[in-house]
Amino acid sequence: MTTTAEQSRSQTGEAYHALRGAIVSGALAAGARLSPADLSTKFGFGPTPIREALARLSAENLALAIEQRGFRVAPLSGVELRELLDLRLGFEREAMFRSMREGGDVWEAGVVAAHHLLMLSAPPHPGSLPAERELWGQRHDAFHLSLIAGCAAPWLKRFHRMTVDQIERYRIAILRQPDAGDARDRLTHLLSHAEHTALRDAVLSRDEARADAALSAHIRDTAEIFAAMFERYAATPGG
Amino acid sequence: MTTTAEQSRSQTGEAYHALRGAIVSGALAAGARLSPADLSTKFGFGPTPIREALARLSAENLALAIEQRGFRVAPLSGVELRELLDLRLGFEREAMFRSMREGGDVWEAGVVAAHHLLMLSAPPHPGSLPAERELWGQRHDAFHLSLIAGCAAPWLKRFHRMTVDQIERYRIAILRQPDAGDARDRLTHLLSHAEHTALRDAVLSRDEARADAALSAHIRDTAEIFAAMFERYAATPGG
DNA sequence: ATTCAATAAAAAATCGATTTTTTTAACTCA
DNA sequence: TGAGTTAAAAAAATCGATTTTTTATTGAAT
Repeated sequence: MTTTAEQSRSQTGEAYHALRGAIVSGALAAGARLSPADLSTKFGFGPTPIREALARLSAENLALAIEQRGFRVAPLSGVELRELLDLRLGFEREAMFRSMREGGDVWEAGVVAAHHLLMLSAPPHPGSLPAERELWGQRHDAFHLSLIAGCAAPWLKRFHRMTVDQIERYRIAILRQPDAGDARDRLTHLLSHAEHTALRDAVLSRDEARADAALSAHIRDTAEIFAAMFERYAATPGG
Repeated sequence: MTTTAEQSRSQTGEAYHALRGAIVSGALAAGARLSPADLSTKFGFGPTPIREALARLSAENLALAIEQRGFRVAPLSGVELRELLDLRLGFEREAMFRSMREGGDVWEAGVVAAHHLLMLSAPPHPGSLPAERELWGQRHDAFHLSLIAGCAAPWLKRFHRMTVDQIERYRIAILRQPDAGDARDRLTHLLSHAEHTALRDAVLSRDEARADAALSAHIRDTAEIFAAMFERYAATPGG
């Protein structure tokens, strides 16, 4: 009845989500050509819905439209990653502050719930299964979203989401590297239970300074490792 | 050879620019239906390019796409305007600071040139002609753009441009009001030569505190009047 | 051997018709 | 009278073919 799959029944909507997923997940590699004819046969949509989906994706800068020369997957670059990480931190800080000021009971409950779920999920470690990593990742994202869910600022949230989605592309591309294992674990080790609990407590007690410190450190540390890992990624031939 | 008109030869590109202009200028009013068939005959493009243009516009939130129910011009709202003005100031401050740090000779020359052109154009006053207002408006926008042109931050600039474009819709809608005259002149009076010159000098001398004060006051004053004018606009029946 | 032009192939963009979905209107039955 | 149902009209979405533009190839001339 209220399945998510049913929300977008149109071919265009389906094509959009399929292509978006393929780009973010790296199934369609950065810089790859996006020929409507090819994608049409590959994904099983007509050329028209594909084209319309590509138009939307290029407006979000996930694809690149060159007039009379078709579409390509937007390329990845180290300087862009730096900027995106910076902007993301800025948006998330701002939205978190506003949530701390405007958010009510329901928002607080959402934060507590998201935190609880995150705690119940084992953080990734060298031997953890993909499904476990996946679940933890989802809950981690959900926790961060819960922190900023308390404020009504549609544009701020839109911009935040745009940076998050772009960064996700980089994350997946980087972690695909064969030797990414140790760096990945170094990364997720930073995102420890303690840090998240500190963040939750600071936010709920409306302690802006403490929340700011916690979030900034949290994101800046990961940003540092991220950017460094991308440099290595970009240096490899297959990258 | 290098005309701007020739850069987008495709029907889709033309349709996109035409529709975008019509929405921003208010020729297509907020909330109005955007039926591909109607627009097709009205603007002289096929339904396919129109549809693709609408897809792009809805990704930028100038249009609204509702699955199986077509497109509409995005509505205007007072709270949204407030948020957009806030974000715009934030982006412009940040980009200005970065330009002051990263910008070189060429950037400085651009600022001086844009300022000079603005000074040579008469600021709008009760009796000025539309063409004069238009020219001054263009030069005013160009001056502000020149202030942030010195830094390489594509995403920051993209976000800034998105807010500026959205705010432009509000500006035009508000100033269309029959009794907007006096408020408009009160508005443009704020944007005096003195303020702009102060801004230029602060920026060129790399005085961040002074530049910040000048820009913040400049934008916040206009934002205040803007928001107040929109409340009146929204209250009128025809609005 | 290299540049240029002409041609052929491929790909992108566009059109007009068809299909699907939503909206409107009329109608029946309680 | 009013709620629910069905049929007709309108509009959105999609398809497949056609047109236009770009890219690759070939051959001739310098």
